Amino acid sequence: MDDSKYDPLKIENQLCFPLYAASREIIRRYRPFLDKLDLTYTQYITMMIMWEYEKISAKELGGKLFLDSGTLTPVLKSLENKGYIRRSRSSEDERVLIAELTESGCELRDKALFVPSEMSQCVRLTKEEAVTLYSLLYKLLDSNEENGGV
Amino acid sequence: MDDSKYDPLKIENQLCFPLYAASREIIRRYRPFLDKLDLTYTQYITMMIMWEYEKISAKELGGKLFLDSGTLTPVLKSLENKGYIRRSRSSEDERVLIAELTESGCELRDKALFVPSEMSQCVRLTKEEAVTLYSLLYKLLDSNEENGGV
DNA sequence: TATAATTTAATTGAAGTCAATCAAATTTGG
DNA sequence: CCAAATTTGATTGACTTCAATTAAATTATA
Repeated sequence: MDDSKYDPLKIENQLCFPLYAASREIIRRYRPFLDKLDLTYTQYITMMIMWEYEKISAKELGGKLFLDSGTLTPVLKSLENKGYIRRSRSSEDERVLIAELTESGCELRDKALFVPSEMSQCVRLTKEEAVTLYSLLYKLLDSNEENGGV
Repeated sequence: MDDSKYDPLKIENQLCFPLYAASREIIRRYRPFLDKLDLTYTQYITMMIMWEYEKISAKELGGKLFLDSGTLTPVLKSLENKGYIRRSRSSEDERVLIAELTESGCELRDKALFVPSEMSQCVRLTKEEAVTLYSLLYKLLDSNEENGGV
């Protein structure tokens, strides 16, 4: 019997699967490095935004990370507990939560510099391959946004 | 002041971030389709393996999906509750859990055929781009495995 | 044959993810 | 001004993820 009609349901014909598996794998590879900073991956990318902007609303932060408040609220509380950010309300609009980098959070930036350099050694792609992958991933992200995503 | 030493810590210079974001975005796009089958994404990819192998140990299944027993155990229990698989122990080795496709699970395959065809319309990549992305993702996965991953 | 090491799942605990809902503040339109 | 709609976060619930631990069975070794 010819089962080729089921080919699209084979895992090796899926684009989503290596995407999903590679994403988890990379995050897993970060862990030993991030453990030294007492940060999870989600906290780490949140800190990246904080280092860049220093002061930003939860809404904007979520937009940059493609994360909603259900994910972000506990992350921001945890980073506040660690002393890296301060949470406060905007005086113009009480609904708006402002996250602001603290002195200690700013200092963490230097301690984190080793992470991207260590990680780059874990990824065995040429510079060209990495650039191609990068642009295809963003194309995928953007094409989905147009389609009504996020 | 020149802050270029912090460039590697900018989110736009990360390869991991679009990988992570695109993976979540794609899974999110699956949801409306998978809801019709009463499957989550993890259950769906598990069923893909079940359709292909019909009978497989939890260990092998985990190897194919890069998932450990902490994730897989509740997924298999849930799929058993839905009647799509049967769980049993190997008689040769009682430690081995065997997952086996049921009649009902087999029938689900035809009902699921619409999913990949609908999803392919969501991804605005050319055939060539998809092939390139696919091979780069697998290269990433494999290079990490060599490095001691999984 | 005992004992030790290994293999395989299951469980546990902490965190992440997201849809859905709620609550509060603000903005808009009548 | 007042009611309705919108915006923004917080909360909740179901599920996912993974490291670490435990338990049971099997295999290897002294």
